[in-house]
Amino acid sequence: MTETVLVTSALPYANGPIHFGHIVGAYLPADIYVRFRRMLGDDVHFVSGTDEHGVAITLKAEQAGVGYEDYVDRWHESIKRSLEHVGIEFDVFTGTSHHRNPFHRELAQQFFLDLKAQGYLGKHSEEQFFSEAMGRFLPDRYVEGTCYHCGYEKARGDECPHCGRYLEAQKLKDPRSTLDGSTPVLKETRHYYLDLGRARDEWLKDWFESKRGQWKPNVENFVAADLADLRERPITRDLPWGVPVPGENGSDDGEPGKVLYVWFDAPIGYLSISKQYWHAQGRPERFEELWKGADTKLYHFIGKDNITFHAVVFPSMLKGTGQGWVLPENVPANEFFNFEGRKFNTSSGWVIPEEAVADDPTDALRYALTTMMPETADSEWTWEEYRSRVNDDLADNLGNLVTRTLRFVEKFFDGRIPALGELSERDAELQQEARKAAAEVQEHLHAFRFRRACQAMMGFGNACNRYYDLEQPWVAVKDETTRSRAAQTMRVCCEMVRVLAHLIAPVMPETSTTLLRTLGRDGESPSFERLGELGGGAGLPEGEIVGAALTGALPRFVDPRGREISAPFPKIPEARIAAELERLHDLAKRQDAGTGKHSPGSDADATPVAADLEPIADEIGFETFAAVDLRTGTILEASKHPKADRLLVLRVDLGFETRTIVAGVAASYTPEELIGRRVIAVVNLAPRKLRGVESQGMLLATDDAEGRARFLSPDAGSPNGARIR
RNA sequence: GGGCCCAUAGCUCAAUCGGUUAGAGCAUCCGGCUCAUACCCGGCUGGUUGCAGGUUCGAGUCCUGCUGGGCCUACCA
Repeated sequence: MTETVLVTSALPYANGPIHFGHIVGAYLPADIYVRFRRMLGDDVHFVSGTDEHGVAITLKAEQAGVGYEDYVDRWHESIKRSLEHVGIEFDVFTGTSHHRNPFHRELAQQFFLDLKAQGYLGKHSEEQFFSEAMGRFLPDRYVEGTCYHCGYEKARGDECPHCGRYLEAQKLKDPRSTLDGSTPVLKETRHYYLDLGRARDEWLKDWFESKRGQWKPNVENFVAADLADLRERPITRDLPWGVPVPGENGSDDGEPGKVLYVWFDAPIGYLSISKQYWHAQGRPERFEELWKGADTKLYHFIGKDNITFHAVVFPSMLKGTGQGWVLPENVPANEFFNFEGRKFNTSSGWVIPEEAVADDPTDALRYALTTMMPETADSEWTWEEYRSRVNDDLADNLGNLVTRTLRFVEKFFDGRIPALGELSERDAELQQEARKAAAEVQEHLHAFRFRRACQAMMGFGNACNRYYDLEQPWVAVKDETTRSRAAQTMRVCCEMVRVLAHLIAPVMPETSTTLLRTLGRDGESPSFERLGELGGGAGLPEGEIVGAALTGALPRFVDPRGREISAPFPKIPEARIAAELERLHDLAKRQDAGTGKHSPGSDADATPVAADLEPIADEIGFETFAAVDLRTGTILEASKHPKADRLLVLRVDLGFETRTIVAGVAASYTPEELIGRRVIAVVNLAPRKLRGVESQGMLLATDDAEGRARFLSPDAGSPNGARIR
């Protein structure tokens, strides 16, 4: 019974590289699942692409001084390469921007219109800054002004980079546009909102209840909490880059252009990318057959940060249009993946460098990543674990099984597959093991238990090795009376190598192909059908040449790209692991020392660190600088703010007086370690109450590579109260 | 601040509805083997399930509090 299956992987945001945390969370499991379902004969369609709109991309592109298209193109290519490196094979991987995917704009707009027609969209007015010079609304990030909390003059409309607070742009003092330098005015703008509460009351809650017990517990818990507090969400923005809101393109009562909020248009990308694909295939009707098919099963592979979105919001959109789009069958979200004890962090270089694994077989990476997959809880990549998985599982268990089998056949049977005789009890047992393994692998993969599936594969390799040892063909072959028994053993082992090749195909497609080729089964499609069946015409042809005799000489393996390799799985030498660990220890030391950001190395394609830094602000006159009164001081007391998690209340000796200053550094310093710390304070700033405690100034600080605040200190020798010039 | 999740052997992870003596792999140690990538096979060792209470005939699992970590969200430095 074949099924129609749609699989999506979260759309990576085209604003930076992806790392193994992303891959192991949403791409590798999806790819394995897709290969698995195809092995079962299901009709599978696998879609992803880059998410290319939103304020972050708009801003970054403008900062970099490149066009939006060029900017997203760069990251699109980078991300695509990273995914190819681990063998992720989508049917289609494009994106959401118009130049890459001409179907997206139209479809996203259609969603908007359908939801509007169904009464799911509300429209509310709010005040937002508007540049009269440019005739356009300014997103909060493009407005700069004086922070109404700390007095910092270069605060952005959404957030103050100095004090770190999120701001309401309308309240900024002395606002100015960073786009044209003009003074913006507050003007009313109207935005559309999606009524999620209505979706919940009408059907979402019931639908979710019907899924109870089928989804992962963490996903269900999350959704249950969300359903209790669902409200309207704005779905439009005033931005120059994105999908224009229908009927709002500057024509509607002189209103400047609006675009769909990126969260709204991004998931529609799953559909539009698919639509683009089927049009290119010359089968445009296939798109709706799939996405509106009553029997279609839709699976969203995502990381845990995306649960609400794919289990609540996007289904509400799909259903709300009234167009009969298919709802997800399951949302197999993974938890987070860490790296040697810390979170992956691209900008600080705390990542697995692609060049570090560039020469490793794709399948070794895929297998190791799968065994470490954060299926039920956060998990971790360690280099030692990687080496252990590759060397112990792949090389020693599976690889060696293949090698010892083929070498034996070459050595004693002219490299030809021996005839199959009557099955001994042990032969039959192993055959049973093969069937069991095939059943287990299928069962686990159906349930998204990828780690367990790998364990089942290894367990089977183990059973084969045990069989080999018990049979002792190296003894039997030397005696004419038992030689036929050795032949039978090797025949069975050859069959089992073939079973293995099929079993591992979802996780290790390249090696699967390599093994089949070595057995003379070039082009055989992986399948679970009749797997392990000995006799009855299902087995390998007797007398067929395998291994080295097939390829002419050692090496006896040829990978799918036609390269000869000496072993199915080369081992990873310990020295390599040591080198990687050394790099990380150096990195950790530098980060802990707070030396600031640094390049991750020679990788030209790594995150452009410079682009992460704030752009240099506009030139100011000396008077402006001189207006800020900076003094040296010493922290006398420090305590946690009674009503705010992130704040510390400090008493600072400024020479002429002791002041209370509230600082947002609770995540960066403990109160104790700040006692006696020399600092630099702005002392002529208007006092401000921060959750009940008045702050009489602010302290200069910068961020380290981990994003933690670090106070600046004066040199020893300058007394408290000395002016900074 | 609100919501959710996690903490199990030296390491990485399991454990179905609350149910037998908490299991695997790796590492360590012991033994066997020589076809094979110094591999394979067998065996031993290793646990107060983060801490403190509670419910129950029975708790890794449920409840409360605490400690540490993560995700979302609010407020905000």
